[in-house]
Amino acid sequence: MSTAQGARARARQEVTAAIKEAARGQLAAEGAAKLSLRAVARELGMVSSALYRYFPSRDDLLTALIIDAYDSLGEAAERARDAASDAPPQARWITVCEAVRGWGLAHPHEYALIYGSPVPGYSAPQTTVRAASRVGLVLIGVVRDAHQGPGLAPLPLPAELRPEAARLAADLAPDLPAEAATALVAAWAQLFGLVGFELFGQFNRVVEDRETFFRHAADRLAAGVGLTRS
Amino acid sequence: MSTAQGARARARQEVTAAIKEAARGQLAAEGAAKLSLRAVARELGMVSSALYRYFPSRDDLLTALIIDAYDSLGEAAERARDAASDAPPQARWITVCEAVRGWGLAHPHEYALIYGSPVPGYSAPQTTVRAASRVGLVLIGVVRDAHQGPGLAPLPLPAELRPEAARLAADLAPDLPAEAATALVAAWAQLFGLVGFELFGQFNRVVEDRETFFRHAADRLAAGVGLTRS
DNA sequence: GTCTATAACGAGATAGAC
DNA sequence: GTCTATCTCGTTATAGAC
Repeated sequence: MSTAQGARARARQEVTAAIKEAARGQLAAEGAAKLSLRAVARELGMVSSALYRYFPSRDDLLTALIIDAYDSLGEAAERARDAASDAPPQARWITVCEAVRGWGLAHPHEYALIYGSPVPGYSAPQTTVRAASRVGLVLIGVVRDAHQGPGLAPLPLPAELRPEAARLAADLAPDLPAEAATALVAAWAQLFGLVGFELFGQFNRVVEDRETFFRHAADRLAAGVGLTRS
Repeated sequence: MSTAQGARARARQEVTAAIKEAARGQLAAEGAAKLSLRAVARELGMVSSALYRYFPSRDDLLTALIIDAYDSLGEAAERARDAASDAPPQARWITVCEAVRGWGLAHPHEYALIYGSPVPGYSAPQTTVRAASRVGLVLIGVVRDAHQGPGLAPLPLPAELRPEAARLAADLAPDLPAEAATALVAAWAQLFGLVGFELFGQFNRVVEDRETFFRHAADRLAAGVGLTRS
């Protein structure tokens, strides 16, 4: 019966969500390396073997948490992009960067899961790629839109980098000039360098007014990808 | 007797070094979160309680590994700086950045220990600060030297950032203009963003020719801190 | 004094029989 | 799903060798 099946499916989804939430608690308390199906089961009052009906292995649970984290971050970035759809490209870029930072501050342990040290013995499957690329696609989109408007600042591209830059552009953004695509990948990594340093404590006793500092750094990143009128 | 004391001290140092080396092996195999004194002792054919003569607790062993890693990276950066002492500032900057990347590629697990996810339940004591700041001091030094030469490119400093920028400059490099100190801190974080993304797999299937890509990104970072004739 | 080894604690994980 | 026997862990107390 479709109602019974619907109810079953709903129940299954609720348990799945509860498992993931308990696992996220473990993530915060013990770290991804020590994530254990048994501890999750204990927290839920279940027996460990019951979890295997929802996640065939610890690694599959980890993968689900990783995809959820990437999707949550990606959504935050997309919402920021959409909320700033009327602003000039540079302001939209900064808004998206601030959304990434805001998400990281709100979810430090999930941030560590996806952008921190690799979990020993775990290797992410291809299934994570789609969710993982959402933030990057938002950043690409902001730059792409800017290229439809008035002239942007020119970017340098040394000869030795030309082959790699062409490859990057072809793979990521065929409609962007090679030098823009290259600068974008660098800015992408640098953005997460800023966020990671703040979240992982490297800014302790160094940067005080982190919000202002970050806004300015994001503005400089925007300039680095050419989002500035020439 | 001084010879006997010297021999004892030497033996103690050798055992200490062996413990740390075995612990570094654990770091690579299991990750910092699962570093276990017993496993280290087992690997060395010792009994776990004997380790307490050398490290009063597991956290102290972790701290020693962290300081060693920071010092090793710091030395690599200082060596690079000294080897390029005759080159122009921009080239010296790039050389130092490449040394940081090279060290990370050679010691990925120690890199993860110091720049990756925080170890749950562990909080680094003040003793680590000195070693942790060595790389940053090298970067500051390169920019400082450049400021003694001919005019550098001007850097922007919005009004809202001025108080924080003044604080940063006073703390880190009183002889540098506030905008240079601020740009330096941002470039420092961004440099490790680039290295971390490569080491932690974010560049997989994205950046192919990583050496060339990194050199160009480091060159852009140099421009971002003003290391370019105006 | 300096070290190593034995034994033990309390807490937690794990494997397998039932 | 439950129980139990057997592992791991960090850490401490203690005793004895050099």
